[in-house]
Amino acid sequence: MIRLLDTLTNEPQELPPPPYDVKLYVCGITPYAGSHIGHAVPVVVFDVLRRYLEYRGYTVRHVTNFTDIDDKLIDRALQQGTTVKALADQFSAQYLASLKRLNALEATVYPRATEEIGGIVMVIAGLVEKGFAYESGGDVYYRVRQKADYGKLSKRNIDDLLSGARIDPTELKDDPLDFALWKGTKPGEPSWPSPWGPGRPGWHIECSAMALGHLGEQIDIHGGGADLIFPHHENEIAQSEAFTGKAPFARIWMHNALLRLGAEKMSKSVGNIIGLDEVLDSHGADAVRLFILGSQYRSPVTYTEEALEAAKVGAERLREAAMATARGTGGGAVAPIDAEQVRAEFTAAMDDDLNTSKALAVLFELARGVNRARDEGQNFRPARALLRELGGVLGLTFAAPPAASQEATPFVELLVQLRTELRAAKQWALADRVRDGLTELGIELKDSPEGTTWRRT
RNA sequence: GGCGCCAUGGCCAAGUGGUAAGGCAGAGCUCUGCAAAAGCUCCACCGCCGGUUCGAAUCCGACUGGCGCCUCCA
Repeated sequence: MIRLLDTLTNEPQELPPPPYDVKLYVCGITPYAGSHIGHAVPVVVFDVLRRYLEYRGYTVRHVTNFTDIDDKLIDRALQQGTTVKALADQFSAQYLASLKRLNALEATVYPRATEEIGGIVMVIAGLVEKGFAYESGGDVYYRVRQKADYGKLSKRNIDDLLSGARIDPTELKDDPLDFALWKGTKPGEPSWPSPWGPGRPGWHIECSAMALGHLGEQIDIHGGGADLIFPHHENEIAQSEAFTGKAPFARIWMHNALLRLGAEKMSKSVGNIIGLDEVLDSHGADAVRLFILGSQYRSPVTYTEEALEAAKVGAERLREAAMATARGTGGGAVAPIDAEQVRAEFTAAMDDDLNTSKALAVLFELARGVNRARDEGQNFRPARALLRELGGVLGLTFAAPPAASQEATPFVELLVQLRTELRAAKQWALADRVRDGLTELGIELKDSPEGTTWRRT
């Protein structure tokens, strides 16, 4: 039984047994800038969740949104002399391309706020009608004090929030804590018609409307980064449950810890970001996944070059085993690896709130089993197949790490060929000079009965 | 100030009552013409103090150190 820790109740929750169609909503991004390595965390975590659910027999309806209209986009577009749409399209496409490189499964739907205005307006209108929201000067605000349970997700008390000095009281709001569902248009901003005049949606409402529209009034899992717990998800619960009159809005709330860089979290506002594509270029998808999955998703991971490098070497180790080929015939007895036992260990780890760290330990031990079986001339293919199967659940590609440059390839191959001939002639000293020279240039050679292979290090 | 989290070997990281998974790095050995890869072996008593218990990294309390949210943020 899969148990996932729910942020709201702070207790493990379970899903109905399969066959069951899991309704999963994962908060996406506001596409106003390029992605950094921190964005890869929820992507990988929820991709693994999805792959694991499917592995266990569930079907998953997965929705991830793009909030393609908001203050940052408007500011950035103005600043760059472009349109909000052009900017949002550019970074949305870039984000999706990065997801693909990360080997993340595509969501069932990627709704965009600007294409869901009708649904958003409908939800806002419903909230106004029920007295949970009010129009004021062309804006519409959600009345936070209307429902007593506001703050339940983030464990906040309304009056404690009030004492926080950083809340900016707006004269248009009845209460300083009320938040905007709809913002009346200002000159030069994109706007859409509404019963309250032209304007655009506020930040939180689009997710409620999209979850409602694409998944229904009550969903199974709602996920995102821990930084979204307040105010975003708190407000989403409030709106959604007020609108539908049904609770819980989500059966399970899952939040991944934020990636840190040195002492601080990695964040655009702090400015300490490392581009996602750059890391993918230099280390490859499996290394990024191993880096992220090396710790449980609720524990914060700290980005360091050393940790990424360690993950890269580890990925290479798994790849070597997953791609292992026989030495000699490899036709001996089947390796004594109990596939059911290994699967059981892997599954037990994953069932326990996605303990990917422990699941990876199972994979590494399995990799050792594959290698040992091969070294001993046993039939290691079933074990190798199992490694590929379980690695696939974690979204590993087992692909060769990226090569920095292809230009040198013909020259390297010429040298490798030359060395092969020298070795055939037992010209060891000369052969070694070639290999040592290549090693210094970052080319590692590997001799085997089938010939010499090489790779960049 | 409010809410919450964390502290395990050189680095990363599992483990929440019965005596420390795994990865990276390091040492030795095997294999290899030499290497690489791989295999084998070795490498921790769990921030500090006190308490509960037959027994604690694991429960309780205090302390120290670090972090997150409360404001846009994955």
